[in-house]
Amino acid sequence: MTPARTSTGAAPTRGRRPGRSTGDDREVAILATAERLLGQRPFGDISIDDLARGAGISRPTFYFYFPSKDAVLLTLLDRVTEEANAAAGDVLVRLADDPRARWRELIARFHATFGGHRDVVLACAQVRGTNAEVRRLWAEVLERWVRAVEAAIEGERARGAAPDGLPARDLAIALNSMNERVWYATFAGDGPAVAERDVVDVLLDVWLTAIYRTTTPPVSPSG
Amino acid sequence: MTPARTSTGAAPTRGRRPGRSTGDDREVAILATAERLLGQRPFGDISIDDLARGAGISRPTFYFYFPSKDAVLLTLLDRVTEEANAAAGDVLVRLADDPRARWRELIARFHATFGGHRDVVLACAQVRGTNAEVRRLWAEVLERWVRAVEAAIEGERARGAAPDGLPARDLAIALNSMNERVWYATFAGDGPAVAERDVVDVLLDVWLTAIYRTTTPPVSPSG
DNA sequence: ACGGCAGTCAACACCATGTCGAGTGGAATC
DNA sequence: GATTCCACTCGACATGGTGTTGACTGCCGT
Repeated sequence: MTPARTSTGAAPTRGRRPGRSTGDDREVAILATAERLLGQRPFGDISIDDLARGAGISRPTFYFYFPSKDAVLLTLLDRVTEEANAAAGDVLVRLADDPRARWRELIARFHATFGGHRDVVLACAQVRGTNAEVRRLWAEVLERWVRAVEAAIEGERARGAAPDGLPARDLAIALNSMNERVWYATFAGDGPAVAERDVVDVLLDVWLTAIYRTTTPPVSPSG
Repeated sequence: MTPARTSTGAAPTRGRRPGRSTGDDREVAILATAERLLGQRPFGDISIDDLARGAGISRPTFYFYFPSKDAVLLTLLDRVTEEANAAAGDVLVRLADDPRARWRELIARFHATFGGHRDVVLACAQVRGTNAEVRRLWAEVLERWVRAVEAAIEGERARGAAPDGLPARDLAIALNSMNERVWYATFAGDGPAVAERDVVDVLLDVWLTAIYRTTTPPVSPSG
């Protein structure tokens, strides 16, 4: 019957039937092939046939596991954003202890996560233009990070460490957007880009000045 | 023989034979059709046949005028970036007179230009991932703007209005990247975005704090 | 009257995507 | 031990977009 539509989670057009099955390794093989090939050529130059053959199956069989090429990428993206979320964790909870160090830690961890999967991230950025599903997922995770940063900024203002100014949400959007685009340019290596070893400190500097108007924000409320 | 390869300028894969010809209006018709259709659906959903029929010609004839769909978009992008360059003009030459006003003017003019051609800009951002030619052109114009901003920052530092800090080029890249991504989100309207009427002031605020560490930079060298 | 060239298109070759329907083999059920 | 069921597989096909070929038209200069 209609295969590959039931999906594991809430997303409608991704994955395969849930539960155990002998074909689990095939699914993994497809994902592995995709990630491997993304290291060699752009996503658009990888055909479904390439993914299928790489996984040792025929093209029609590919469709048993994924509804489309984009769905494979989406699964890959899911992993990366989950890893990023885990890496970011609760770095911002004890912000007041050492704001500069905490913000830097946050940016550095994202940098490490994305840098470790640059092929996937780059491919997603490309596909985002044409694929609504990828766009939606990315918007979702971005919204989450924006909210976290927004809350942190408001916290800093509440304790008097950061001055009032732009609406915290607008500022959070601007800063997150900057990071996204700067990382993209750095990893893609086309056009004007910040050197990879400098990028964390460059971003950090803009974040700190935009939030605190200084690169050495004050520590703890009454210390 | 091989048509559509000589091009007007330096670019190798764009445009048609130079010189006068009765088919000039056809070329214009294709461009007009493209811009019109981009207002209705994404670039990927527009086929060469759509462009050809919209211009009143057959699909093979389209290839007499443009070597590909992307080349049409590239020509459209050329126009927009030229307009942006003209609009930006020499806003930064008398920066010291009223830095805040000048920077705002610069950002506002770009905003107006891009906003006036958002369909084209959005389409280019999408295609940039898959088309090296678009990527190259965009990198080129971005590099130009980065250099202008870099020089302006160095000027402000020289006159003592802005403190030292990040390398001016890195800062210029970061700020320009932020603008690009924030505008994209604002115009595309997907994901977290700044409201269109606020976006200039939000960007301005980050620019000023990053460059001057204050939103009210000092005027002219000696009072 | 004629050669050449801008301009035009029907027909074709190609390639990637997605679908259909007919299998196959192993585990659970009778 | 036969049977049924289902996860899983793929050959063959339909579709739709891209880019090319080769032949045709009409104008313009000689």
